[in-house]
Amino acid sequence: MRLTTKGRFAVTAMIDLALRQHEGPVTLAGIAERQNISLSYLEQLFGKLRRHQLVASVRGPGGGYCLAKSLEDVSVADIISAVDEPLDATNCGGKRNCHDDHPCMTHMLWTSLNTRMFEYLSSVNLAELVRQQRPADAPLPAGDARPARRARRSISLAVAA
Amino acid sequence: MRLTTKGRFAVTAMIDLALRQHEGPVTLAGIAERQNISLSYLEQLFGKLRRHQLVASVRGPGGGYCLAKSLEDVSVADIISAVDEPLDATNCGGKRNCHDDHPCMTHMLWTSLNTRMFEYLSSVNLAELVRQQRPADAPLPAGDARPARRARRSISLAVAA
DNA sequence: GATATAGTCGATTGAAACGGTCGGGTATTG
DNA sequence: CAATACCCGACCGTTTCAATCGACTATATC
Repeated sequence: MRLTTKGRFAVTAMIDLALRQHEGPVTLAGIAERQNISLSYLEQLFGKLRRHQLVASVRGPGGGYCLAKSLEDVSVADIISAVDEPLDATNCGGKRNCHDDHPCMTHMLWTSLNTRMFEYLSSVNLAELVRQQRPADAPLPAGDARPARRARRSISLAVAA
Repeated sequence: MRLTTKGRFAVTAMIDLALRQHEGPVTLAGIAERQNISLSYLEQLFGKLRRHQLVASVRGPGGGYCLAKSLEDVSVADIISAVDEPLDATNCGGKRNCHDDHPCMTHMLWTSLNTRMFEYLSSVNLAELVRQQRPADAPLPAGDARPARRARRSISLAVAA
């Protein structure tokens, strides 16, 4: 589990998405503008998020991204580990190194700490973050509402693809 | 709060130090050998740890490093934030950016998540890690015991410096 | 079908951080 | 004085970050 601004961008974008997906697919261009993140960078991030089944895409005009799961089923750990590759974490992860007589002393320790951290971040999900984000119902600060694509085939179908 | 192998090295080294400091100052050379970390890299890390008052140094032959505080008073968060510079974390940390009408939506959210993570890592201290490391009393896997420096002025004096 | 929208993919890039090395210090001990 | 061991700054190769660009595909609408 690595922790950088990259993961932060991803979490931020996912929350933006969560806040807006009720009105149909959300475009990256919109997220980019609202959250002040470069569009192309978002494309990279969402490529990974999609490959990890966290979001689903709808192509063409009126398209964009939707969450592929319910808010409760997406944890911060999911998001971060989708965009940040895993950080090997083990000095001696099966290969070499394990020193002489006292092997892995540090390895076991660190992985256990790592696990606890991961469990913690796994316990925080999007639903909670969204709730925390909009305590009362601050009415979605306007933004540029697009006409929702009508006669949508079915979001869940798009997700299945 | 950034989280990389750098912080992991530092935590590892601090535990090694904690396990051995009872026999006088611990040399970086020893830690380097036992934990398989480059000596010069350790020097950089311990420079920061010292400047953050987490360890104290004793120069000259027989010298090395001691913990500057008791095990209970050194948390993982302390160690990591001593060696990893802070990761700005705020898109709009007082400067610009805060977008139009809905400012900092993401900022507040992220910092709150960040805070929770930090609190968590703050709750894990060296004492706990050491305890967890040596469950029974696996008798300090030998290693190369050095003759402890005799007539030591006083460790606490060295710490005060 | 033309056109505009919007996701998809790959290559590239400048800057920073990571992890490590080197060389020359200074303090302390014997 | 010599040996030990911390101290410090410069440097270096690699990786990652964050961003950019260009070309492509799928879809909706007119």
